[in-house]
Amino acid sequence: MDTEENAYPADHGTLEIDHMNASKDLQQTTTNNSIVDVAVMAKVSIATVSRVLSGNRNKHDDIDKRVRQAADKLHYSVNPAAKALRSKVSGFLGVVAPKPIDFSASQLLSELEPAAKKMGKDVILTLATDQKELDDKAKSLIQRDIDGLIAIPPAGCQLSLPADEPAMPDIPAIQLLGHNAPSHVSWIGLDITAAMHEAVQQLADVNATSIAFLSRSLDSGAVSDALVEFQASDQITGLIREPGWTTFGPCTINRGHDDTLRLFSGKEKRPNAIICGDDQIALGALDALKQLHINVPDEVTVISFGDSPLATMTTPTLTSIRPPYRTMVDEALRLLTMNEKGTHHLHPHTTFPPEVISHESTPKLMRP
Amino acid sequence: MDTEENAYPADHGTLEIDHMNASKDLQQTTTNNSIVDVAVMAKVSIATVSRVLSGNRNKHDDIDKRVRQAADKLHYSVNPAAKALRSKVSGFLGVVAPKPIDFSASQLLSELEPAAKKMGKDVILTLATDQKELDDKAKSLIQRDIDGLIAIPPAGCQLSLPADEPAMPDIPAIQLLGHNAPSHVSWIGLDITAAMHEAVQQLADVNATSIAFLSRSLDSGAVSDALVEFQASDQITGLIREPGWTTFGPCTINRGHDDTLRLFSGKEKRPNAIICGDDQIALGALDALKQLHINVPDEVTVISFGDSPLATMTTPTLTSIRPPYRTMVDEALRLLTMNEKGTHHLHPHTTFPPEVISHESTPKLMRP
DNA sequence: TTGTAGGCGTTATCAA
DNA sequence: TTGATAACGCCTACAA
Repeated sequence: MDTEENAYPADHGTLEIDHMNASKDLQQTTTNNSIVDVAVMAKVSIATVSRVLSGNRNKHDDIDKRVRQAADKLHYSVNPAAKALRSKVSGFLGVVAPKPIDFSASQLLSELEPAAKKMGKDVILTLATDQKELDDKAKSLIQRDIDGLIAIPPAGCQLSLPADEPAMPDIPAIQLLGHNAPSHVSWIGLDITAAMHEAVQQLADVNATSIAFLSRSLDSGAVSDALVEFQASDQITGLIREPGWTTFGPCTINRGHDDTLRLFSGKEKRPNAIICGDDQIALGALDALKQLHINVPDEVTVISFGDSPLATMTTPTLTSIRPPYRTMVDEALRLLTMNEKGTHHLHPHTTFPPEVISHESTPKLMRP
Repeated sequence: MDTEENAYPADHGTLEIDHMNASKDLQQTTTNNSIVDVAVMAKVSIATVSRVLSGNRNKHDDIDKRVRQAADKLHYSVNPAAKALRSKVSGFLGVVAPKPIDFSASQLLSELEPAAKKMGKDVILTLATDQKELDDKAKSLIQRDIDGLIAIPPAGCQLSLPADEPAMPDIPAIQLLGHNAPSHVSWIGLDITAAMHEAVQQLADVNATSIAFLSRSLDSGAVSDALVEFQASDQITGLIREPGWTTFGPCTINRGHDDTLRLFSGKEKRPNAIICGDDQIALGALDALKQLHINVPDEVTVISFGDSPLATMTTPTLTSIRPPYRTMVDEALRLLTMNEKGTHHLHPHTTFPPEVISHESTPKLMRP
């Protein structure tokens, strides 16, 4: 066995090559071809094959052609394990996402996976429901062999890698979304203040004059940011707010329905615009307004946060504010590759303003 | 015992090893430890380390202890690439999921990821929107290095590996959900007939007498299966159906709303039970019934397919029928490992009956 | 039971 | 440029 194996790469007599080729042909044209087979068939060294196929040789001459043809004919593709072992680059991007995968995470993954593949990275997915799991999965991914880590934290969690654990290979890591991140972790998030500003501005633009806010419950820092901006907004736009018009509660249809009913059943002053902290709240609100025979958007304008699939399934469809998922992912990958090469060990915290997805629940805005 | 922390290696043993170790020590105590370092510290051979750590040596003696302690102290973890290269088992499970990830896929992934990890497999996730992408991603995953493939096809697609492409390493592959799969591909799906039967039976159990069906649109085979069972159901239960009570259309809130309104606005015969093809349709139906002041479940019972998060957010909450995700995933993984070792090259098509998740839209059933 | 040593398939290093 | 050859870190016969 030894003799046969050893004779493999060493000999380069033409006869020997033909022999090898023939035997290969007989044994298994099918699977399990390695770089050696390609080299033999293309009559070059394995080094050359490696260079051609990994793009370290950009010449379209005969050699190039022979190698590619051979690789093609043999259905050869590099062994990722061997490549990773030798080159110290695994080709993997570790991702932690919330379990179950929510709409935001789904959107991010939808952008992330193709973009990563375009960089030659495959995505290893792990799921976490709470802070502990998030920490565990992150650590375990890093122990793994990944080239970078992206964490989309579950609600209320954040990616907090042990600050300077000397044991862990330091791998570029980024938190995507969530509210704030430790200062030693890179973060790409949504600019909540800008988002709220955008919402208020949008309503002001369509001549809303009084405004209610059905907020999420006040347990997250993100919400308080939003609230602060909401409170400040009247100074800019002159919109009327009433204390009773800002409510807090769960992100459910019922809650939106009930709050809205209460808000509009009294015959006193009513808002003519509603900002909902969540599409489900908005759904309930639309329901209630329909029940009260209040027209949207003619009598009341509704805008919400999330742009979930629900937004296009209501009557009227729901104008909604959404994070710029594509941009955020692009930026994350850019950061990752930057830190991969240079030891550019800063940890920027970047937030992006949201996009407004206009639908029927706000009047068409005529832009000059 | 060993109080010298920095100069960890004792100076006994093979010279060569000590040399390597010394240089290592100077360069970096921190990261990048290999099996050799552990071996040195534990004063055993690398083979022994390998055996202890990979579970091929189950003795809790001194050696075992030394090895584990050393590994622990050095924060050693095996290099997956090297392990994969040598052992021909990558430790990866390839998954193709629909893009964007829908609720079903999310549920499946939530079950799949932990279960896979428990088997020592990490999940490589890819996304596909259509048949072509599904094929591409599947092929590319197989080219990769995975130990098994699980495809959750996008709507209307199926996993169709090239029947006997000689070029591809044959890797156990399974389609999860979707409607039907090619006979040369293993499939684990939902028993639609049983699901519909379950729905009808459920309604009959709570004394429904007449029944409407707001079906999905009739473009998928799954729907026609459901329809056939629905048509047949009256012979079993004696439930009244009317031709006009079965409608087809998109899975939207509006559609459910409109159809229900139409169904109940005429003063003639009305059904007292509705089966909805989808939770969103059901949501619309509940809406319409509320608008008509028809009580659910007292006057009309509603049941739907999907058990999405929406189901718990409505008033009343929605009784819904869901695939047994856990079971399906377990079975998939079982199949995968079976085919991994033995060349048990059969391709079973297995379907499971659904679970009924009872909520408020159906009356409580008193079981004796 | 333990240690020795030979690959696994690539890429990186050097000579030619 | 190309080719021969040495790692990469681990597993696993095989020998002791």
